[in-house]
Amino acid sequence: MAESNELIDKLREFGVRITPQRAIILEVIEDLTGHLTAEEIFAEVQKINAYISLATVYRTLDLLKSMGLISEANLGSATTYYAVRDHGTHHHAVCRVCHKTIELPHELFEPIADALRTKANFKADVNHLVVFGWCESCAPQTECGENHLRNN
Amino acid sequence: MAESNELIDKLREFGVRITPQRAIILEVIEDLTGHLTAEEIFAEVQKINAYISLATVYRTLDLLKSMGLISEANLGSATTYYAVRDHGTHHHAVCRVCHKTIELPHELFEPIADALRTKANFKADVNHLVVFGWCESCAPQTECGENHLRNN
DNA sequence: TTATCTGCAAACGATTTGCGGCAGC
DNA sequence: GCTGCCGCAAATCGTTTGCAGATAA
Repeated sequence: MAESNELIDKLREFGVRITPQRAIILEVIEDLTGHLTAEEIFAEVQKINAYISLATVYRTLDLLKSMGLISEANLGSATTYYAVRDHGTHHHAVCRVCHKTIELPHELFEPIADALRTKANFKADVNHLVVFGWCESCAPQTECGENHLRNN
Repeated sequence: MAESNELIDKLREFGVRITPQRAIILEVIEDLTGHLTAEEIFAEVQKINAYISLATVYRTLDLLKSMGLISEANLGSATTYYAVRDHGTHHHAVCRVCHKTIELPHELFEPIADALRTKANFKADVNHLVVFGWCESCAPQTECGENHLRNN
């Protein structure tokens, strides 16, 4: 397997060990386009080597997270989604009802990121923002969020 | 106990039963100022009546959620936070490292909500937005999100 | 009366952890 | 060879659910 992708170089910089497991996980993660859950990454990894455990996937994701190489997002459900940080900026509008997600242009968020940086001294993770709400087909007819009782 | 707060009236409109348990939970929820977890609401409820179960709290929160009376937010951790919808608009910047949350002025988000409404036909839940990032004291010195290895 | 609600305890899904053995460096 | 890493299985945490009895309407 290619032992020299971008992420692996970053790991070297951090001085952590490059194990075959990590190499495979990194390979998978670098190829992923959208947002994947740990389980999805695990499934992908297992196609390459079935003897890698889910715990290792979680530990590697934690590692990458603490190095800032990937970002995570809670898109409303219990599950956490992961994405490589420099695979472009992707923001989301997530529907509270059907969980459909809409990708949003980056420019929308620049004023907010600026304001946060200058006024609150807060470095927004502009690679991964989430806005909850209601999509076109799930939007209630009445005042926003007033009549959702049907889905019980 | 006061059987006539705002939320109870709303429940009546929806035709669901007003049980003592619900009355107590609603009372607690109406008084809460910030964001509470189900457990915190449960603890508060137990001070009034120790025989109300956590499951009932969750079921009531679900009910209120589906009626749009409360909103929920995942502030990065596994836990879900709840807030009454018309206790003003409160947005958050949440630090990925220390989980400190900063309250944000509403005006910042109006352009985004507008753009979402007009361009994507998406009704943003402007009562409860979350931006992840790094706060002043946890911000890495290097490029955003580059050097976080210490907290392992 | 009767459909809805409750408490209990067990189930659940995602994630974490303790531990003995293994293997990069 | 030392230290950090792995796989396994059990533990944890927040949340949901099945069921049988209770109760608001």
